[in-house]
Amino acid sequence: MDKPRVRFAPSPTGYLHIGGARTALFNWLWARRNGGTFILRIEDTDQGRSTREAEAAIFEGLRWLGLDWDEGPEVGGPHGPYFQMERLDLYEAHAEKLIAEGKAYACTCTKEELDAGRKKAEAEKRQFRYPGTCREKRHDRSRPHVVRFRVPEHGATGFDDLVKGHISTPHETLQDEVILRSDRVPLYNFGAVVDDITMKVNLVGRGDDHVNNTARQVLMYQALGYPTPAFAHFPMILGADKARLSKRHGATSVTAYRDMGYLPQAVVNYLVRLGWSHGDQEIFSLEELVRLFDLKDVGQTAGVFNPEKMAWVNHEWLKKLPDEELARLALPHFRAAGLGAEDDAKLRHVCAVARDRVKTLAEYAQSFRYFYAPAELDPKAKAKFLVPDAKPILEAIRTGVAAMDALETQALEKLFHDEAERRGLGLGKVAQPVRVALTGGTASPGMYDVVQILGKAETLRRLDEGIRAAG
RNA sequence: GGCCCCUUAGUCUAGUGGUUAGGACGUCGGCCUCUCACGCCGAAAGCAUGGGUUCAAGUCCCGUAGGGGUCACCA
Repeated sequence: MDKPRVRFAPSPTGYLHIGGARTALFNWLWARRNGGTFILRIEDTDQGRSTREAEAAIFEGLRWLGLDWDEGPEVGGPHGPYFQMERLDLYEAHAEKLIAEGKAYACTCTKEELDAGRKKAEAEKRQFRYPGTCREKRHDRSRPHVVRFRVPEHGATGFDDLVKGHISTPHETLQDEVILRSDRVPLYNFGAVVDDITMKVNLVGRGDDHVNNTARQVLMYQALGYPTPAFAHFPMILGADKARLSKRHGATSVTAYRDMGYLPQAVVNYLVRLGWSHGDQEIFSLEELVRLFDLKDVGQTAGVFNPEKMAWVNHEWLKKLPDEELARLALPHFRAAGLGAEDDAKLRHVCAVARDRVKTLAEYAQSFRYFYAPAELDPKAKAKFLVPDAKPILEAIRTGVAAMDALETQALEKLFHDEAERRGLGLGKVAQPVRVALTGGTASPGMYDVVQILGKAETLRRLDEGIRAAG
């Protein structure tokens, strides 16, 4: 097989969403795996809904995921331009060729007439198909008109999908569809076909909401006299209610996950596993995927997006990062939470203890704000642990910490253990009141880490407050 | 509704005629332990359904049910 030339062709009508990202990922992986070319093309023919902001958001999302394109906006390439609105002449020329050969024709039916026909068909409970009013007419092309593609009346057109197998569509279910609007802008099926031909795309990988478009497109390739590319339709991504994933299912843009403290490695890893697998393996790096990804391993059943598993995958990736990297990535989240963190030893220590405890970087700042802001005393924790009995314990720990030059782990360990032993208590009886005093709650990283992160002065200050509260 | 596609635990999946149906998330239990996590060990939970074909069916065929997609001068 020739080197694959694949493309991701989003319409810039919104951010890069989870489904689009996975489509892009599968295409990108297939190109990289086979030394092929990954093309980005912007299908901006829906002028009412396309925006520059959405274009930028899509570029940003792809780049964040690490999916670079070989041809397309901002990088150029030999088959540009890569925006459909800049390729109008191309569509028109191909449409003219079809008209000249009798494979397409001008249609002057108005939208009103067609809508009336549709309404009538609905009332009579039958399928509406374009009745062919302009099919055999000589058309006055000075009047407003669309161009329709002539579809054979009988028979069927099929293709072999790389993931779904053979799919056949009876022509009876098709109609002479519009390929060029009256303003000369192409419709999806035609624009995509002309572009894929002229950009020499030889494998079309897209969501399986496009399977029903494929036969029409195959017919167009044939009419235009070009070989059809291979097709691969990827199963849809669904929400928990099994409906197609959408905004009402929560965050669906990839950049929203970035902002929630997900790593691009994790998003890629989770998305690739939704519809693709490699034995029992769950964790894959992009490099590994380039080596292992194969379209033949893409499944054909729609998958439900599961945020909990994605969080788990994120945690797995977070656990792999060195403290320095973790701190660098977590810093913006602390800042966003209004905390005055710096990329320093303290933040690295905080990240080191956070690593095993929470699954996203945004949670680092949420769960450990008491390292940067006054502890908020949980009333229940206070009632249970900051009691008169705890006062002497807190005082003893305070005295011990006050006497230390450096807050060495071993010294702290000795301090707590000795205190427990002296009183004939378990270590927990000593640690819990201290924990509540220092963090405000009953769950936190280990006490020695907490003391070290807080530092001597702040530890003493909080112990003083705890002693007051206990008294 | 027509047409197209799909169907292994709550979820993602392995499985290509002979397996105690494997892994993962989540859930539950235990161990570890200064709390919470992490880690480790363990458990519950699945082939939608009815017929065939076959010595043998999660795997092949047909039907049924359920789910999804699509039927525009949107993409």
